[in-house]
Amino acid sequence: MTRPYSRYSRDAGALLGGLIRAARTERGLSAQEVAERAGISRGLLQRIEKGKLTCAIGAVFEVAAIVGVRLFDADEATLARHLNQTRDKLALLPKSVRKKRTTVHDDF
Amino acid sequence: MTRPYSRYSRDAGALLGGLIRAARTERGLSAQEVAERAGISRGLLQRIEKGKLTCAIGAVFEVAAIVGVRLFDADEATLARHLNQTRDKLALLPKSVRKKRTTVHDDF
DNA sequence: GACTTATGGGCTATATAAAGATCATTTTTA
DNA sequence: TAAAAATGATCTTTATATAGCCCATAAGTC
Repeated sequence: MTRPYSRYSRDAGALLGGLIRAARTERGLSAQEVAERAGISRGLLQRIEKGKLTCAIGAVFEVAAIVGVRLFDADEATLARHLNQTRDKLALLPKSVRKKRTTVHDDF
Repeated sequence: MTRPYSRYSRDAGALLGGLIRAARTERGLSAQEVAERAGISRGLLQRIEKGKLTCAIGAVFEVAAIVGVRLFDADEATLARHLNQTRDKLALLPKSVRKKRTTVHDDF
């Protein structure tokens, strides 16, 4: 996707990257160390901390978990619970979205 | 990165994808429609909603914003504020992380 | 039930993200 | 201040994510 990103996405990426870098330095972890633990290259970690939006979300999640930045403000157990709730909710929603026909029957 | 993801990342991805799909169907938006608005392919949207961790984080952010799933539980203004706070914080942190030498001076 | 449309999955070509190395610079410690 | 180490940046190669098709099926609507 070569596309202009919205301001929201750009800010969200920059914020997440900044939080990660702040958490990493606060914990005294070098970039090399975190990258190795996450199983990614140091270059990719650099791009993540810069908030580049082309990084794979899985790599970002891994790094965030390692340095202690919690997505959704939730730990593993809470995350799993929300996941189940969402699955239940999805089961109740229509499986296909269909726009209601705008018939002439509406206007009387 | 061909690498086993942690449970935390897998759950976070699945949860985010599920939230996106739930929000999309609740708002009566078809996959085609959301994909077009986000400037991505329908196939990529499918993978995002499945929680695949190889998707670009920017694409996920765009879609989340369109269907109304807020990352960090914050709107654009709040996000920008947090972003500035994080930048300020980073300015105060050491620019380089260095493990303190475990010298013989310690053990006396 | 017939019709329409959204969705799921597979395919190929292409763009590009990521790895891995190198080098210069900055930063911290002794 | 000297030395060591972390960081920033660039380059090349390789792996792969994505777009853009396709078709089959499921799921709504009339």
